[in-house]
Amino acid sequence: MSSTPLSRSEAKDLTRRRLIRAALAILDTEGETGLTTVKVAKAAGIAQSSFYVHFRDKQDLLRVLGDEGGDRLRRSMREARRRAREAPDVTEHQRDTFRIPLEAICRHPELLRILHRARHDPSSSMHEFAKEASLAYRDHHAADLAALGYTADNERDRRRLEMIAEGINAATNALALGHLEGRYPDLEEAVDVLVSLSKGALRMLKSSSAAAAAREAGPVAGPGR
Amino acid sequence: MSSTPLSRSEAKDLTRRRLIRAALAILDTEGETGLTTVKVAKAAGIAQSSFYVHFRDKQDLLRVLGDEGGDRLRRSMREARRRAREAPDVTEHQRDTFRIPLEAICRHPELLRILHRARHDPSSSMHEFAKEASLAYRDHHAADLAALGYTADNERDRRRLEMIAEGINAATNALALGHLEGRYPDLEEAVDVLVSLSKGALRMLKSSSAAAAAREAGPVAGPGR
DNA sequence: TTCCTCACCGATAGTACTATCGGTGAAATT
DNA sequence: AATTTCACCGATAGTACTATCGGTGAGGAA
Repeated sequence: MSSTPLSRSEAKDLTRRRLIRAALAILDTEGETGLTTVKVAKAAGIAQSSFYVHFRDKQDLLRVLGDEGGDRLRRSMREARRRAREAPDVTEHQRDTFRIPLEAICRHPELLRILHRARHDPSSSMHEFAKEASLAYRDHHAADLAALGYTADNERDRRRLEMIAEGINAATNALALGHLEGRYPDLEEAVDVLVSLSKGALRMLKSSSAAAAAREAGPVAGPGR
Repeated sequence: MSSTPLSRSEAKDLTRRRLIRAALAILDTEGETGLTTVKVAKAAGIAQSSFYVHFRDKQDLLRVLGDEGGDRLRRSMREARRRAREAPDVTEHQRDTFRIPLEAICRHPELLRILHRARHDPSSSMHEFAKEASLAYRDHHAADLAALGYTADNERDRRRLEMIAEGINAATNALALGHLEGRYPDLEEAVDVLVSLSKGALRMLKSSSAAAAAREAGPVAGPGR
């Protein structure tokens, strides 16, 4: 039945994967407090002491988890850009800009939850990493917004664009979690809300650097869906 | 110098206060993982075993902390409503609606951080409490927004109003923390951003229940500051 | 003054977790 | 076939924390 022609290194890598997967699950359900080598090893089906074959110590595991999360995040951001570019028109492109992150969160909510917690927990081993990731994502989104036609060409507007991006990110996360908790069953409604939030904010930018924005005509002032 | 005519119960209450204050500080700087009876007692200047004179166990302390936080939150919400009502005009009223929570967060950022962490940590003793507080705050803000003239009279609009309120809350928290971390030095700019976000969102509501909104004339369509 | 109360103390039993160590057998190498 | 490598194991030393217990002395009631 089960063909098991696994080389030694393949088997080791498999166990390592199992450990990482188990760690993520425990981190999600029980938090960093509940993450112990005992539980991780047991969930991965090996002895507690064998944990140290794969990781120098617990800290090392957290570091690896952070790296993996970072990779996944970066890949997800690139993917989102790529897909949004394929949208048939500006309105749909704009909706994609918000829909894609929402869907990404819903696909792997545990990553967001873990990162989110670490972001606000100075004692977390992943605290610094989570802060950087959060900033990177803000800048990514700021670039997206800028790509929608709202270039900020002075310091003040640039900072406002960053604030808008950070605010919209926070709202995106909140709505995605609300969706997962069953409060907002329809994800498209969340997209509606995010689009409308950003429209208001970008209108402010537009009016403050009216000349530049006017040249872009009406990509945002277009009709709602 | 120091008059010390403290009755026994007064002294006990003082120690209890010191314990709670110490616990909050530790929770903020080291997270729930770092909160131990040893540290709390030491920081409050008593023996570890004396901790149990004031609290049944560690869980009990967390519960009390949650209750205190809830009280403070409710008081803060009432206070915010009261102050916002005193605003000279509609525009300033609107700005107050966003400025007051921002200032409240900046005054006691540790409370938000603690609540925020617990909100996303299922293992936290304050998880359920934090969820309820977050919902209560969303509804409070939704009521504020409704008071600005955007009554939602059908199920769909009501849900959208809730989503907007939750999104704006999230953005408010994010911007307040960004301010505290030094990224956004000017709190008024944060108010600008929040006002503009909400303007966009409420415009959506307005257009979807145009008849009701039209009656309210233009409290939101007014000029920016 | 006498007696009681109780907030606080030090010591400690019990528990949970981390990390190390020597041993084992199967895979890989020779 | 002989030898080496190494992923995994059980046992355990060491550490940190929780919660209990009996004792003590100053506040407060009689």
